Amino acid sequence: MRIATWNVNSLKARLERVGAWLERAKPDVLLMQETKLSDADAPHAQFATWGYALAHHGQGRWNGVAIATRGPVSDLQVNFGDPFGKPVEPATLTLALSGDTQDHNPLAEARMMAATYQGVRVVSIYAPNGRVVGTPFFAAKLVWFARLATWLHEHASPATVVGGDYNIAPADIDVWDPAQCVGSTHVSVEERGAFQRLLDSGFVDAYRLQHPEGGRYSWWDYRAGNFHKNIGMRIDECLISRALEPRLVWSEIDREARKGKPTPSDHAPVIIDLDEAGVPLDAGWTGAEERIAARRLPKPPRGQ
DNA sequence: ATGTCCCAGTCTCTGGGA
Repeated sequence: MRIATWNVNSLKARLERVGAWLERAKPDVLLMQETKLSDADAPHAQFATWGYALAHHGQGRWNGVAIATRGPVSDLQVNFGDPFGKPVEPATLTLALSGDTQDHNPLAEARMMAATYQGVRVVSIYAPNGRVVGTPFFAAKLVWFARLATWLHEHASPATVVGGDYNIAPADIDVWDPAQCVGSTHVSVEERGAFQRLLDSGFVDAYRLQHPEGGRYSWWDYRAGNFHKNIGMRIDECLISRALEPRLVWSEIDREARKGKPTPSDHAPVIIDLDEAGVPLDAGWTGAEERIAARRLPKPPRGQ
């Protein structure tokens, strides 16, 4: 089973690129973030023509998450199961907000959707950005991660994949220049602690498990030619529950999707391949090289 | 390089967010 996560930075603006990518990468599940659509505007019919069912949780202009699958899903859940539109603070959490940021509450935003597809619980998350360390927005980001951790603890399923834009670079090798990132969000001790707590609760960073090397990123600022200079960060991750770890056979970040025209998202998709449940890892495969070659994505057509 | 892209509303420009 191929599962991918991609912050598309507007599904409306990216529709053509997403369709081309589904055709090229052929995932069974695509977790999307920043669709920036209302549920009424979600392109269900377009996805159907591509052979995918679309589940969408949006709020309009900002945020928005979605899950596209090759077949029907069950047990859809959004917003950590908390009422959406009229958010209720979990009793165990407090959110210190003040001044003109009182209205800012990421737990009231469309940032989480879960579904079960062929026995795998898949979760699409879009973590808050945090803006500046020490601000109420940063505090709210940590609160949001605490809610995610609580939800995962309470909804533990042996086969769970949590993919999305975490807005956290887990380690220094996940940023182009750690020295230039000191004091910024995405790399702080607090954020990395939140990420580590997720791992400690029973998850593995799938891409990192397959690729120990640094210098591989999932996001590059649109400005200043940063992509072509590889000035980026690995902030999109696919966490898999430990029970799924033996089934992980391949993972990649598809930089090709960050290139060309029409305008790409500023994020690249992160892909994982899980072998089929109950099938021994090497069944049906002649060897590691062939296995990797078979999974490698074809080059996109010119222009993309 | 505070350099781009995307959105909605004030609507062919501006401001907010990333």
